[in-house]
Amino acid sequence: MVSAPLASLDAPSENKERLRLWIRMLRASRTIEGELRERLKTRFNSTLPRFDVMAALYRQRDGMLMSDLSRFLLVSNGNVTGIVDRLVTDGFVVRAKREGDRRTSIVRLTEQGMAAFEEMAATHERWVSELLNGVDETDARRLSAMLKTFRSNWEDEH
Amino acid sequence: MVSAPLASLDAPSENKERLRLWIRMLRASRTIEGELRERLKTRFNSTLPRFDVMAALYRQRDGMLMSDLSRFLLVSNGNVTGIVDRLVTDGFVVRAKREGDRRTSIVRLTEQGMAAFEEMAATHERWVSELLNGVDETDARRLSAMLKTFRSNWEDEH
DNA sequence: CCTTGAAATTTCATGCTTGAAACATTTCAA
DNA sequence: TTGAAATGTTTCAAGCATGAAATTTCAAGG
Repeated sequence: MVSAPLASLDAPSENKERLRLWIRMLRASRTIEGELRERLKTRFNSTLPRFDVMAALYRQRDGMLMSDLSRFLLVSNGNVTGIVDRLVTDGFVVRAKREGDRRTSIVRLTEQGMAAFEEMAATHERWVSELLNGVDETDARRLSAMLKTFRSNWEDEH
Repeated sequence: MVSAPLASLDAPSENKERLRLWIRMLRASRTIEGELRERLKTRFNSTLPRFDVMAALYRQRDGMLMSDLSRFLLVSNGNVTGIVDRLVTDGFVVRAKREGDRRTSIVRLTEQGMAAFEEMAATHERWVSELLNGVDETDARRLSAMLKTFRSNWEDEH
């Protein structure tokens, strides 16, 4: 090797570059999240966390345990309790007691919940596409793949 | 032209691709945010919002108005009030009354606040770099540029 | 003056979020 | 069997987040 160890010498610049990336990703996320929150509120009188829970339940028509929900959504147990409580109040979701294990309860979308979600989901998808309209499909795929890799690595490590 | 209008025919697939991108970006952000939150809590007994406020004030040594802070951090006015209140309680920040306009108050880091931030910032930068260690510098630059473009477009439109 | 509107901030109600503690139930080893 | 660990959930306190209403101050125009 001709030069000094590059890895350690490069580290500071690479750190800065990653920090910049993180800050920009955070700002982009917050911008989009803020916009989606506002639209969900005014148009559907709902919220992002409620939408996320309903989306998860829509994927799993048979229902999910509370702990499945919190694991999938990357939020705490206690958090899900509150969101589901409010969805139950509104009639979008039911907690079904299970015979086998009385500690758990299976959470499901109601018919009303399904219908409400389908309407929201279609609109939500258009909104997201509109908000990301500056990103063409090629970039979207590349970026998407990069983030997927990040998450898989993370999953493997934790 | 040989084929039917591509833009409209492609739209559904492009929508899906962008939706996937958004979901992955959100999950990546939440993963990193969660990790940083936990570390800031255990190591510095602090939080991400506090860190953000201190970072903004560190950049602007002369201090910032509350409204500058909320605009820069992309959060609401009322939100900043509470975070700054707690930072003041801890002695990291001061609200300086201004002669010219008694409605406003300039918020500044104290000496203690500067010192505390410098320590946190160095560690924070290492953490972020470590969490993003799967992303090489080239990818980081590309992604970063893409996100910067997104934000500029957004700024222009709003 | 003085009042009317704009600007900066705080307060408030509501909901999201976490981590820890409390609770209920199940499982399993002694 | 029975006691202790494990599992699933809820409760709680504290902090974060929003948007709307209230407050204070400023800036002009009458």
